[in-house]
Amino acid sequence: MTHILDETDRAILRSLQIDAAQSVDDISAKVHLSRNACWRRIKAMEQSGVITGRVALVDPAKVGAPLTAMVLIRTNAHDAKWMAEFQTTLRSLPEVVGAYRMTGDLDYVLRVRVADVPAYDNFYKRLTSRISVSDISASFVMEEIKDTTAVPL
Amino acid sequence: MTHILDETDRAILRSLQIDAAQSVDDISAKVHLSRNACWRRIKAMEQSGVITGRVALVDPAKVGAPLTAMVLIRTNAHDAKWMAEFQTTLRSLPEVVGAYRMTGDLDYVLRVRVADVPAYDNFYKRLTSRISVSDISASFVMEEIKDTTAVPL
DNA sequence: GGTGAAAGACATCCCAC
DNA sequence: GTGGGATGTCTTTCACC
Repeated sequence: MTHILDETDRAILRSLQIDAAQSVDDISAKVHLSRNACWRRIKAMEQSGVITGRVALVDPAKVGAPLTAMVLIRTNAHDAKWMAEFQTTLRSLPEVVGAYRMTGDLDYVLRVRVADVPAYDNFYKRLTSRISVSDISASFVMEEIKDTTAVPL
Repeated sequence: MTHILDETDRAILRSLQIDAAQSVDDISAKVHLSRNACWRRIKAMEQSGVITGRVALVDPAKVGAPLTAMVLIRTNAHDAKWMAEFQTTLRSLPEVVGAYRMTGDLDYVLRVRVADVPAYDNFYKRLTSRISVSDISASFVMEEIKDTTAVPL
């Protein structure tokens, strides 16, 4: 099922990860391929799931969510029921843009986008009222040095 | 400069954050607007920087970077020179997909994408050879419960 | 804000190699 | 697998209500 990618495929992906609005003509010129061969490779990678989609990126600061919090969570409930509830809760909260179950002494890390600190507090209350955690702490992002959707290739 | 967004603009953004490949016709139907008015709004939001770009999303597991590490860094060097070097280093390392300066007792958090644990170790060595940090610890993502580029609207 | 129309650019598919 | 050419769809810009 997994497509084997050659250097040309990777070049196409690198280009599309930076800008998905460019035409197939432009990409084919960059990777030294005909419009057609290039188009077929892109379609194949969409089909095989290498390319999962194309999305528009929105400036969080300009739509009222300039603050990002990293939330570190420890829990003592590790049963399946608790985990299912926890996951459902996280998926239903739009402020949560990332949620990861971790190795080590951290159990979960969340990335949360909110308007300001009071909005985070409001989110915090909604989260903790729906699920029980033994330890939760938040750090706020002061500066985004790097934040990219581009996977290293 | 900041565009004031009404509910229709937000509906357009919500749709484009999920799928940027759909035609203006489809979007205009969803938000109950003419093709033309819809197109003008999208262009205006691109112009004003609300929409920062359109990118293709690539499945990390299918291109050889299935492992994500969260790296927590503490430092005792807070001078401008060190910070500039640190930032340049992070930006030049493609494995680093996110780098954030934080509040609280964490100084920096990195999101790093690599092939496996040995690849992380290799990255770790390259990083620490180029910049000095007082404390660095990594946790690996076992499960991605949620990971979205969509800003809450 | 809406309509319609017209230009060109573009994606898409079929063919031959 | 590659490239060429035909076709229809979409974007983009116009003038106008």
